[in-house]
Amino acid sequence: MAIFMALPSTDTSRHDNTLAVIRTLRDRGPAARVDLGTLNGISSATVTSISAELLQQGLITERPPEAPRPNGRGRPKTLIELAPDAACVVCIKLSINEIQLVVGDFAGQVRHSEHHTVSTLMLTADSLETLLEEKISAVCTQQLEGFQRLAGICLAVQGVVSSQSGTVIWSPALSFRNAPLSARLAERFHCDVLLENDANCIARVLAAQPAYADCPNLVVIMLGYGIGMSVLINGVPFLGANGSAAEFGHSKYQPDGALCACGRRGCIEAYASDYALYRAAAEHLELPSGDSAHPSEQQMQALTQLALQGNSVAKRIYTEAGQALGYGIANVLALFNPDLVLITGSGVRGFDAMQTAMHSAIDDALVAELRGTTRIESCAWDRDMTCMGGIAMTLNATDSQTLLASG
Amino acid sequence: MAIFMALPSTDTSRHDNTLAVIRTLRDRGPAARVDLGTLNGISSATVTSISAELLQQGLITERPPEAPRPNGRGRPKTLIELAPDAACVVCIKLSINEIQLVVGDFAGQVRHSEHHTVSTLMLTADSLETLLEEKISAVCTQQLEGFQRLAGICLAVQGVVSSQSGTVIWSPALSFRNAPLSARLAERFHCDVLLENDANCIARVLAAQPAYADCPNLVVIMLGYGIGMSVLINGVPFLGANGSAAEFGHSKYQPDGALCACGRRGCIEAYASDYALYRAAAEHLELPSGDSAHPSEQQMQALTQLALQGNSVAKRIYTEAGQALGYGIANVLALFNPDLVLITGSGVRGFDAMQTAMHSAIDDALVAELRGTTRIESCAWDRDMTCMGGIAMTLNATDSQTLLASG
DNA sequence: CCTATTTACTTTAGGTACTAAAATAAATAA
DNA sequence: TTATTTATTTTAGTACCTAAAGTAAATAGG
Repeated sequence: MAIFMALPSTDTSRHDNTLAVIRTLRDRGPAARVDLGTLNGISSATVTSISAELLQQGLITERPPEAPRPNGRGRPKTLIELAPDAACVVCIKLSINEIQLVVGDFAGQVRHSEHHTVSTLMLTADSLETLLEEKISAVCTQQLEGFQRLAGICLAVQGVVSSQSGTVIWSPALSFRNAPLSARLAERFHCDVLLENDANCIARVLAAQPAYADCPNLVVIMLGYGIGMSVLINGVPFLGANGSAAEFGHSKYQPDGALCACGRRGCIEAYASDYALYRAAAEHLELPSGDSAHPSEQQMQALTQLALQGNSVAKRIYTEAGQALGYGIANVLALFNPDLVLITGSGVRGFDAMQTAMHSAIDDALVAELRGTTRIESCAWDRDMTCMGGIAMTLNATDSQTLLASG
Repeated sequence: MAIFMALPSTDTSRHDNTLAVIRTLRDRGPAARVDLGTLNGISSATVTSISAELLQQGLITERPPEAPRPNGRGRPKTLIELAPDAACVVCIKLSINEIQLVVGDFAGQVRHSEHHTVSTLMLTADSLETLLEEKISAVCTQQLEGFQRLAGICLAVQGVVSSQSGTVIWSPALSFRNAPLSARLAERFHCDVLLENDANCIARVLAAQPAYADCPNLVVIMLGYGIGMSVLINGVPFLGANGSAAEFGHSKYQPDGALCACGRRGCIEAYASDYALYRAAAEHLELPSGDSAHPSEQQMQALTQLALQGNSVAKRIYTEAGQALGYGIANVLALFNPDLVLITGSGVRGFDAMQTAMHSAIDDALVAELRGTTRIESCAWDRDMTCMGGIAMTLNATDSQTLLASG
């Protein structure tokens, strides 16, 4: 299978156009050649040529013409679509005490999903790698029937990750640091392994929604046990020099303020994350029993209920959280000037209780000229979104190789 | 001069390669065809073809072979270089009470520079436009002899500008807001008018220096009367949605802190800018008389001297400024994770007095994992750098049209 | 039912741009 | 003077892409 003639073709336009066609089909579903041409700014003659190749490689299929609705006059469009089984990807979301595995097909659709409860904080780097290998192997033997190949694996991890080197630098779900997780899996499964920050995965899904199509500069803030952020600049996640950009949760609200899980004081996370809210509340309120350092969804909902029902202590706690969040967002507006800030994550459950204080903090912090025209919105949270984003990103990253492999 | 045949050539590679050659010649000076090929990843046959066109258009010239040092064996290289007079650009720096005009040639060299003292805060938008027209006209009649064309004009302005719309949204040098300055000049002088933030111009110059060549993600903080910032992401200035990104000076140090020129409280600028330092000092110290709301270089140097000589009040003021700056930089590190933060501007004169407090504030604010490997350095300040950067940016932006015009 | 019209897709002809290799040019080393 | 080395130019061939012409497959209307 060795490739001998690595021809130094300088003209990448065919390759680029082919990828554009594949991505258009994935993003928008079945389409006719003419439309693919218009959408991508190439002639339909070129699309004919590209689709002939893809058809021959088995990466797309022609959809049989539908009997009803041959839309108007003229020769009806022949729709082409991605062959779902041409390849698949596996995305693993790693969060505190839970691992989720999702299988997606070449068309980007979810084929299988499973959750496992695992004490992630007890794992060593080695035992985590072994665990991941096992789970992926299991999923592969059960679910990969019929797929031509496993194109890639995505690890969506909370915390600071370096995608280039495949290293988890620091994650709240893990008790160890600087673990190069990608390499072993790549070798074991002979495919690309993408390491992604979970917030970037979510942002990718949200940015693809039509409602946010006009926001190339999008900031997504994830409230939850901790606080994460993703910044899309012209639609692509901003990573910074080592992948530790967009650490909103540890930007500062108050020098010498509340203690944060990171060990420093005054971080936004130390006011507005689940653990911070619960910690502040547990001192003064009757709340469900449980691990108050890692409050459960149930515990958090009880606290949120109190605030929304008018309990003054709970209200004060959420007001202070909203204020910290607002000042933090003000810095994000001053520094990134995005089109839109979306607030999501499991912590949006308490957003209504924080919103007023948040907005007045932003107004206190910034004059209109600096605040700009940025919209600030919250957005419902679904725990499957992370893996959907991971699948989309992985398919995108591996299309080029799928193309080669099917050549 | 109407262009009839807007040929829909889809292949932009010739155009791109031609621009790459021009830019290489501008950045690195005279070069041989072989080297231009290697540097840009194209074959020397292609460079031959491109340079033949450019030669014919008068945009480059062949440098006569030098008698000494024909370096070794083989046919000697024939160097080609940009024809300096093929075009010129004018850059105008607009700062408080001063306007600087600089003329640069096609090769990027400064040909002429002049300063004017103007009470900028007294101007209306209209009188500023008239003034700029006059000054540019004068410079054109005096200095533009021999140039084939005026390719572009750059307005380098302190404050928030929207480059796309050519509008100065807010500048500390001007008492009016939302002024569309580009349009009138573009019409009057029949050329592109770039509106740029002054910090972006500086950053462009610094990023081109070999010492910082390995820092594609570069943050430049400009200390002075106010505090500005420029963020280069992969070498290109980050603008945000309306051009008001990177407003570091108005990011927050302390909620409800010191009063800032913007009208809000707690901005970094309200602690570490010239006016803030002088304001804090004037309450307790004997300082040279003058407008203490707009301290002169002389006044600031007197204050800096006191701090460096050990005056405890002055030292305390610079310590607090350093701390504010440090917390602000910590947020920049958390959010942008750059390779390097460079601190410059006229305010670097006081950097030594702030440095210690700044570094300990950063260490207090961020754990090592989040601080990353970012270097933080200061860098000498030269008031001509802004216009040099403006000239470089303008030439880059107008090359494409110069190419067309000389076709 | 047949023909004109409309729209989609395919084929053909022609152009642009690139590269590798061959040819040419201009120097030094021996 | 000749061989060698390096730079530039020319030549030949390839890979794209597009416009335009040709073909296919439907509807609309006599």
